[in-house]
Amino acid sequence: MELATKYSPAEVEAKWYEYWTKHKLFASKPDGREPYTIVIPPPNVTGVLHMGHMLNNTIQDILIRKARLDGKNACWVPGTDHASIATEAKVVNRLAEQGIKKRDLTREEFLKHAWAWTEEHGGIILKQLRKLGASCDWDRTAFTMDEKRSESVLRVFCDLYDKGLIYRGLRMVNWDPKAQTVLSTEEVIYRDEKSKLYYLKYYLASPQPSPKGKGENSPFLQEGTGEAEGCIIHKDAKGYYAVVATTRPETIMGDTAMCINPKDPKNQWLRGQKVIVPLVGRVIPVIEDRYVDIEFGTGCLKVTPAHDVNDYQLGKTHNLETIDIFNPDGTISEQSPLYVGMDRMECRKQIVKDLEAAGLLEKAEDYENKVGYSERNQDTAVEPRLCKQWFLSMKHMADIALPPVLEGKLKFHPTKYVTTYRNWLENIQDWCISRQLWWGHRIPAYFIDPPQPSLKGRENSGQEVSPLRGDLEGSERFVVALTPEEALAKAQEKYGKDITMDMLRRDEDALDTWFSSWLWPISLFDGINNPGNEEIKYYYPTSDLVTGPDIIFFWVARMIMAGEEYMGDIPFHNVYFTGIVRDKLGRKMSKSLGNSPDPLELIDKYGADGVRMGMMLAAPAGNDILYDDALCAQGLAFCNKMWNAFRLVKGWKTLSDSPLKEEDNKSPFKGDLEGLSPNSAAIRWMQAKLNATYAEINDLYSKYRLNEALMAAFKLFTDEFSGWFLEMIKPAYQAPIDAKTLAATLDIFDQLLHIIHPFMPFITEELWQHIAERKEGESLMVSVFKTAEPTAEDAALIAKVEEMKQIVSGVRAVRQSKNISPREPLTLQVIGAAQKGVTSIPALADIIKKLAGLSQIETVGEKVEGTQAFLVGTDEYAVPIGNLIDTEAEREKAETEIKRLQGFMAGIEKKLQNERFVQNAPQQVVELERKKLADAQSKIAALEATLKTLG
RNA sequence: GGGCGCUUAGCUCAGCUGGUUCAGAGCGUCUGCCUUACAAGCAGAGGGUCGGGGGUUCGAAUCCCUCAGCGCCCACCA
Repeated sequence: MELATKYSPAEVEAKWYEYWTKHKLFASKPDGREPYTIVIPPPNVTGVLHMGHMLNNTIQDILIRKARLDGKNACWVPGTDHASIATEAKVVNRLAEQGIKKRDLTREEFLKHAWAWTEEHGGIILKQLRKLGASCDWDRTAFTMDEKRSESVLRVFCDLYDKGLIYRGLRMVNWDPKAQTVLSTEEVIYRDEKSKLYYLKYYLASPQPSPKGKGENSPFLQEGTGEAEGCIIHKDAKGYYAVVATTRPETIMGDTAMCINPKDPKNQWLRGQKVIVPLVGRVIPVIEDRYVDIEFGTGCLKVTPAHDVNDYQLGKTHNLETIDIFNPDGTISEQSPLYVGMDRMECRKQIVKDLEAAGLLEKAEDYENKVGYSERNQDTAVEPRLCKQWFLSMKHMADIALPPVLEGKLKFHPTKYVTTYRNWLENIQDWCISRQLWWGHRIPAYFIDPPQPSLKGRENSGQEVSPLRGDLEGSERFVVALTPEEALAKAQEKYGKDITMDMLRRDEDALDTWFSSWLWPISLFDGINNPGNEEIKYYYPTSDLVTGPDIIFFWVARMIMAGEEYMGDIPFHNVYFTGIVRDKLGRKMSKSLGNSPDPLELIDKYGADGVRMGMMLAAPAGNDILYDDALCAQGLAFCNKMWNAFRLVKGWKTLSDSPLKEEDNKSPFKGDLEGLSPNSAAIRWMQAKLNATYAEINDLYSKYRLNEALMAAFKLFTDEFSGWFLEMIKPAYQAPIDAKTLAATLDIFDQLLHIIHPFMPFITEELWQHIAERKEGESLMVSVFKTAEPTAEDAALIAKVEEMKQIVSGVRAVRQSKNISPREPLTLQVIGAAQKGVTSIPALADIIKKLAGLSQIETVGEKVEGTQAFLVGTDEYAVPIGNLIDTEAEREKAETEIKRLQGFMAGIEKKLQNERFVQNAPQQVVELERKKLADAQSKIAALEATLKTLG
């Protein structure tokens, strides 16, 4: 058959993926083999494939395919995540386009739309992964909100509640006004922002400043101080006033106090006073607390307990009133005397204008501060808000999750993330797990009493005022149960027989997405609902997790917690943290920059194998990836290389009467090549090289240095196999090859395909199916592969061939520098002591003649005129080139080299004369130095001989 | 404000617990080749006083200190 000189991936890739699927080659069931398990980091169900996924899933597929070839029972479980906030937002947007408002729908109606959307757009990403070659066990495809996973989540919620680890509490939480839900602290990302610091005038309510400091001590307060020097009193025509610096002037409507530091001399005159909130007119007390930083601004802090975490603390300490001036959507609520209904950002602009107009704004200066944004809506500033929510107490979780990582039972790659992990766990805050969303797992809590004003509702926006008198906990009656029936039973037991089903009202809120993701390695094998089932026993703990460091807290840490809590064991043995995919200029890939290529287009252009190789070449373990199309091009070029090597070998005709000697294969290799034919020697060498390289590659795998493993495989094929081995055994044009050499070559080719397969599954499968007869259903991907351990004899042989290669290169370099055609036969002279070198082995001498284009190899006592010499180690060789020699240039070259060597020797001599060196350094190091000295000496001698012949 | 990490060839990176002529690889660059497997190729070549300074040592890219530059994570200073 005629094969094209260029490899075209598209057809081949589609063909083999279908073949693998048809024969269920990705499927895994528990059996007697060692399991190797990966659970996919579930992508958002409605997401599309981006470069981050490409990298991440390529790595997982490489690991899985390698495990398969190692003979393990490899199981890669795919699935998607319901991504509550993101998906709900998408559905809301889509409904809005149709003119439907979420608030006009019931929960059930909304969920119908959401499921429709999920079915329509869901799983696209999993189809895209198939293009990449991902060998997931698709029959196991799961969804974080499918039946089993949902049941797992609810069970865990109930269990943790029963254990007292989940509680309901009133806390200052982070509110996303766009998604209209609370967020966990981890979901808030802080960004530096250029803003303004506004200095506002708070006039004294009484006409006179305090003559002398006096004040009640707060718990923060160390001691009251007496009158102090250095008061800075502000006064204008309208009276005395304090100046408060704030970045959020729109919150003054919620001010219920002003706070100073009792030790602040410049504000002593304000002690015990009352001041008037500008524009608002409300009279508020001046309180004192050491929390206030004397150096910042004017030392006067406005206190808005409803809208700032610290202010909330102050409010609690000083028993202040709380005025919530925001609606859930970020507009000003009716609690505010002004600007009702205006958006908070609009309001800020307006109030600044109004303050200025009223002469209440003293100044505004540029200021840089951190503003928290929602991780999901990155353009939405998070609003601190007082809410009653569900929390998971994290102290216990941190306690069980820390040891396995610190003790190294669970390994992070790279290890630097252990510190990050530890830091987080040691300072962990309770996890707010409820979300004011419908798309998610509805919290299995049932309230008995009629609805109270809640802080979340759309329907009662802004109605709630929360005087912070202790906790509201006691006022709520509820039970937590898996089903309504159980809930009723529990409620009757807890609150009396007269409670009926009609009175139960299930919590409207859903759970944080991560509250289902954290069970993923367990719930995929149904280990929550059916503890101890065959699958969970076999597959858990999983082997490796491949994910980005950005979700180390969201996901990785929490999976470790859940694993320890529910399985009493780690969820995976290793975590491989990938880097961020950036463009070649180092910029993060983003839609707005337009620097993120479409993965599917890349696959069309370079083939999945090419893209996989491109990704991996750019991905040093633990570093960011600087992606460049050129790397994919290199990947495709490598495919082509393999393709053409195959074409060459496939084109060879065999000869039945083989010149390959029978004894070649019988006698165990002793490191010498006596009696071997050139082809036998080449085969032995190639096998030795392959064994050694594969050992190295396995070592690199164990360290997750996949890019280096790929590079080693690449060089093995390109340089050693194609560049050297095939050239060594290649018969003359249209001449036949002996059958044994061909068989051995095909065997080596087979082995190479095994080595490369995890990285480039498609082309390797294609070639593997061609190099030998295969039965339907057979596949490279499931053919277990091992090589022999490298031996000392292998190493000796490799060293000999390396020497041989250098001789060949030496001759080629002479040709290049003298412009001698590769076809013109040359003679190689082996000078003096070099005669004991590799040219004395007939098989290697023949190979040298073939590769260097020599008509003969002859021995000479010393260098003669008209020859171009070169050194291999200390061995000297020469090529007669007649009058082509450029004596001047050669002399100069030799002289410079002699000078360099003399300098080199001087250094070593100095070292050897140093008694402390000779005494302290290990014997072998000293010996080595002596050998270096001797070698340099003989090189100089050779060069001097050369000079002599140059006249 | 704390913590971690990085700085080696034009680019991206190896170089582990100091000592194999250790200063490396891939890509790029330059030169010569359309040599019947492959021009998506082959052959050859050039290129770095290992961020600066100091120290420990017989010996430092490697260990310690310090300075400079860059990056990431965490933190309630309005």
